[in-house]
Amino acid sequence: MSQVRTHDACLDDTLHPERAAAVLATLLRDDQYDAMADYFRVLGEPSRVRLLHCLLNSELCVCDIAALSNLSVAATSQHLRILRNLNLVKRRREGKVMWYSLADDHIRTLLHVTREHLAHVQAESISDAVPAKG
Amino acid sequence: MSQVRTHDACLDDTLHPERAAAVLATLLRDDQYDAMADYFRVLGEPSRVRLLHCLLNSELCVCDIAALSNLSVAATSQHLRILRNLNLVKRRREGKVMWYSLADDHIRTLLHVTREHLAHVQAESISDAVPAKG
DNA sequence: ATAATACTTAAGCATATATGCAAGTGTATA
DNA sequence: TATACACTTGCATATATGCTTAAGTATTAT
Repeated sequence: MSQVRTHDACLDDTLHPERAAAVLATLLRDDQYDAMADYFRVLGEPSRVRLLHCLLNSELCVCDIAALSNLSVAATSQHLRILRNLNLVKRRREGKVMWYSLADDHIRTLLHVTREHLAHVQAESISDAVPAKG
Repeated sequence: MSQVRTHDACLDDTLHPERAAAVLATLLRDDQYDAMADYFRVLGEPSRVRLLHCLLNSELCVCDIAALSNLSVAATSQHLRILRNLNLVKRRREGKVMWYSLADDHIRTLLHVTREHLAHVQAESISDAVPAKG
């Protein structure tokens, strides 16, 4: 019971308590938002998006992913570990080679929806819209 | 022509050049991966996910969003600016009050797909799976 | 005009994280 | 066993980012 939100102090600071109370009733637990954010944050890295995109239709080894992603093998391996930990990719060993592939279809959907959205809003304000990056 | 990838040097380092070449042909431009990552990175923050979730079915003012998100008004405003810059939320003024709402349905789909994925893979390794977070 | 309200922005600090390098692990080969 | 290969992990560092405080803007009320 880390969070019993039915009518808490947080409503005391609202301008429109009734509307806020209605929303409050629909909120999830903090740990659920954390989990969703973890998921998105892992995708919030150009290298990892590209890496996942490489795996959309092919099982690949670390060495090839690294080459296709313009990353060192070490960096690639670390990205893959992060993706594996979130169950986004899986791997199997074949001799000395590790073959990586997407764990399920959710990631495909996610990438698809995202591309749709971006195509929709066009480049517009994207380039200078974001906190920064490099 | 920052990136003409039809058959570049990157294939020289692959273990499986044919497979890698096939994947290479399907890749997007770097700026497209950057844009997708920008999008995900903005969602990769528990506060912002919660904030967006507040707006799923209601138009809300900054003050109410702040209260519902356990954030200061200043912090909330900064998050909203970031979301606005990516066209995820929009706002309208009504006297002194700014009413915020979701800009379109993509974000609903995204949150939905994400919750489905998380429900699917359960908590399992989520908790200790991620780079860390506070 | 002055003050109050609702929000926005700027600067600064503390934390988080991506990458390179170097060392380590597991598997196959000589 | 010794060596090579494919990959993984630990560490250091530079960069990025969320939050706080304080100052600034827009709108309404007095």
